[in-house]
Amino acid sequence: VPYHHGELRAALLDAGIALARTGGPNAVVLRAATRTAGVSHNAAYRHFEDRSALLRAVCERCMSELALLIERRCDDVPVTDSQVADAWLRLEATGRAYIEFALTETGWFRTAFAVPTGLEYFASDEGVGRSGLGPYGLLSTRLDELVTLGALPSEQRPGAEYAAWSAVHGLSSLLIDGPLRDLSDAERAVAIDRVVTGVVDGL
Amino acid sequence: VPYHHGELRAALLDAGIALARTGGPNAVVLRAATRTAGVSHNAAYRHFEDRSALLRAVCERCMSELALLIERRCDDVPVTDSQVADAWLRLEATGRAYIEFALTETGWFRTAFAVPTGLEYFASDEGVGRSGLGPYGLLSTRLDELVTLGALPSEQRPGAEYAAWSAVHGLSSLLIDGPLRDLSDAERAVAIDRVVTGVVDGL
DNA sequence: TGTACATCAGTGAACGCGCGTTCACTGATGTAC
DNA sequence: TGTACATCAGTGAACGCGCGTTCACTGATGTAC
Repeated sequence: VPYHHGELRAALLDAGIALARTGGPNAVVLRAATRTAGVSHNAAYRHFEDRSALLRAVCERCMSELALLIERRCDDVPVTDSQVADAWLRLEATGRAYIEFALTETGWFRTAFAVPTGLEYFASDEGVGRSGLGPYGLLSTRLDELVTLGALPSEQRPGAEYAAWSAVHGLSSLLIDGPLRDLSDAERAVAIDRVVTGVVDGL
Repeated sequence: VPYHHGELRAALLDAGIALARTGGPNAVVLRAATRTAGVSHNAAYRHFEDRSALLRAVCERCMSELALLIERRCDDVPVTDSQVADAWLRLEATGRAYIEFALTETGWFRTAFAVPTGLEYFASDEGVGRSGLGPYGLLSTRLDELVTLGALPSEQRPGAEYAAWSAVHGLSSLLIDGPLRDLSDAERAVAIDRVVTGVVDGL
């Protein structure tokens, strides 16, 4: 065991991400991260100013994971000869991926939204996926695409992100933390379908 | 100062509600509640089994406050000779009241959703307003109304609560805790309009 | 090639926080006879 | 009308928790000469 760890910052970050995955933002505990890194607890202060600095870094990675899943699910949408239909399907896939992430990576989802940050942060974070876009940027891309194809009237475009984002984010919250947490699988599927189609019909 | 307080349970509840109003669920601290009630800290255990029991009671009241605001805003919608138009306006008022509550009574809003409870709880809680319905019950009432009037096709009815509720809940979350917290007043108004009209168009 | 020294990255002990909760207790109240 | 006693509602001291953070420190590394 060498005295100098060498990759301690990365190790602490990974530990923090693992903690967040299981227990959400509150589980990102400085001392726990140093424990799993096999290092004394205040060695962390060489690499992060604060516990909150560690949490912020973890939060960024959680947001990146969300963006990655969205990208992957959009890529899975098969390309047909109808560009318009494809664009709608990609929008739908974006929303479904968002909800899927909340349901399957609940800890990460909660952590991603635990840190006070403005909108610019969600629009893009460098190095995420191929596009370098965050979840918000990916959604905007989908909507722009629809406008470009003439599928979405441009007077409908302003604020369209708000409507789409609110719907999937709200459903996610209600399903994981809120009053809808006890829904059966079937009921949950109905709810998801209803919300996603509601978004599309609302545009 | 009498030895027996007499109304201690009510006093602790009121104190808890005041704490929640300012600081959300985490601010509902047993010792703080007893302090403002002017009583030793463990006197609370005569009236609540736990801190969580107190929090649960506070949560119920927060939910009632939300229901009350919704009812009030619906009552404010003027009655015209078009029953259908009125019903749509009441639905819209319901959604706007929900968001208004989140923005103006943020602490209460957060507290209302802080305690794990199932759906049945939101549907009705006895003694709230005239109708005795919770927020979810009020929303259902509005949607049933539209179906009865023939304004909403009954095949659209199942799961319609999910779509409407998710949208306003999601926007509320994003505005108070999330990435939309820094929106200007004008942008916020646009977002609210867009979400509310999106819900209506989606039905 | 050596040596002196600044610098960086880790260690270990300690503090304070504020709370929730428990224990053994005392003061007030109501009721049976 | 008094008295004995159960019961209820409060008190006060104490514990443990686990953490974030700070302090003074030591071991390793790199660089100037």
